[in-house]
Amino acid sequence: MHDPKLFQLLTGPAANIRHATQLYSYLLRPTTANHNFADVVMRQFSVMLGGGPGERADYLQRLAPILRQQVEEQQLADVYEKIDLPLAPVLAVMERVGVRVDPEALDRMSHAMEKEVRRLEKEIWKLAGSEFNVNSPTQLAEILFDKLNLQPNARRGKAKARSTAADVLEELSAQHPLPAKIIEYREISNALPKLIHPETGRLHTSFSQTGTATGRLSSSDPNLQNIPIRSELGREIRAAFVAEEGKNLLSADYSQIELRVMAHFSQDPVLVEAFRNGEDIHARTAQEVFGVGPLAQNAEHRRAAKAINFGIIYGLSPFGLAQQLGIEQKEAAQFINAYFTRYRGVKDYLDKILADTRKTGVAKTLFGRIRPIPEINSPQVQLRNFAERTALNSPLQGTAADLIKLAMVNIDRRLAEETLEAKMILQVHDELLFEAPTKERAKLEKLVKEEMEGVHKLAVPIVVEIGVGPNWRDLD
DNA sequence: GGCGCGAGCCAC
DNA sequence: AAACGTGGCTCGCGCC
Ligand SMILES: Nc1nc2c(ncn2[C@H]2C[C@H](O)[C@@H](COP(=O)(O)OP(=O)(O)OP(=O)(O)O)O2)c(=O)[nH]1
Ligand SMILES: [Mn+2]
Ligand SMILES: [Mn+2]
Repeated sequence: MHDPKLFQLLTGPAANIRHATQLYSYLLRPTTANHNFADVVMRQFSVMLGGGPGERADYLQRLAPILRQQVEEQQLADVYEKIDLPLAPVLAVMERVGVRVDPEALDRMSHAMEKEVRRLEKEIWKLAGSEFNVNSPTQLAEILFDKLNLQPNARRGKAKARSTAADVLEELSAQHPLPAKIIEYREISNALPKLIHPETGRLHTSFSQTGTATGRLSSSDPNLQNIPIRSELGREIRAAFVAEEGKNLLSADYSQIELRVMAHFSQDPVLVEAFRNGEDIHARTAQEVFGVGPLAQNAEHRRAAKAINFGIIYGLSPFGLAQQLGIEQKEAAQFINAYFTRYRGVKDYLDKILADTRKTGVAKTLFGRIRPIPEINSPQVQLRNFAERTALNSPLQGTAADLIKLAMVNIDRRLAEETLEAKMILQVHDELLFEAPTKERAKLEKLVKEEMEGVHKLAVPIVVEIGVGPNWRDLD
């Protein structure tokens, strides 16, 4: 067959699948956008598929052994057999089960927020001195930079000279009250729930298993991997994702996952020791950058520190860090220096990754998943720089993806074996969301923690944080 | 009505 | 000169 998830959705469980050519194709070329049967056939045989079922079957017969051999040659058979293929039916079931939403709550919010957006729009028009489409960056730029003659900081590149992005508006708000209103307008209009709720009261996403270059999943129609969590307003939307009566939502999220993978790969003694001692690197960075101790830190501090930690290990420049923190480039450069002085092994590892990837042209995860990065040897500076940062990120992001996929397969099996009613309903890159009868809480918590933390032994402990509650916002 | 693109912004 | 990575969605805009 070609697409095992689709097969499961249409036909139900199938035992003994050998060839899933869609997954073969993806494992061989994860950076290719399309893995439709017709596209794969086109790439392999340079023919347009006519559409007849006989022709399809015929090409499938020819295609499968060819791709299979390539998969074996590239040592991808293990990832295929142990991770991606068994995951497909698990994803199909998750899609079919869906997640319950509270339609009234969403409607209430929609109405209230639309009203507020209308009010802000009028205010904005008044401050601007004319009516215009606030949603149009082009029109907004004319108002800000031509009509009101506001001056953006000169240090921006010329390509984005007339950007109206939030951080620019923030700077401009010193000169005029309008930019702040725009920010507020966008905050609300962005949070406006656009989720359509069906009669069943459950929302069904579609997980793509072949949609990312690193091995992560993606979610669409609707995307349930980017439900707001940062702003108070956005969190209202998250609260509309609820458990059925008599049930709980249980969320299990890996702690500092890619940093732990980094510790494993790099063997950096400071990082390894930190994790063995149960330390929180995100909190530590928050402490250093914002000068707030762990107890005084809020979610925003830690979130910002997260972006700094991952930014630095994935090639963030002094320019970028200065931008993120609103500090001088010199100070940012010193911070990055100090960072790699402390985690010297991380720096060495990153250098080695670059050298390796230049040699092989391929990034590889712990489990052998590959991502070709030929641009790393490009003579074009910009292309090469991008490729280098990609090479730094892919093995870590990809390994984290492999770990949770494997855990999902194992959890799915155990839920069946131990006949729990609990259902796995969402995956958000390093988080799994379950819906389960309140009675199953303790059992499920133990099972999930065991399987996620024990999925594979690393040089540092893998830790999972679990939250349980009536909706996706209020968990403890 | 739909496609493709860039800007902007949500999440991990 | 460029200047963390991985995604998807909405919108405006130009176009067919
Ligand atoms: N490059 C990059 N990767 C990120 C960023 N945010 C999240 N990630 C990746 C790395 C994280 O380990 C992984 C999971 O995200 P989480 O929000 O769960 O953060 P993390 O697990 O590191 O910390 P946690 O202990 O769960 O709060 O996704 C980012 O801003 N840049
Ligand atoms: Mn996490
Ligand atoms: Mn997470």
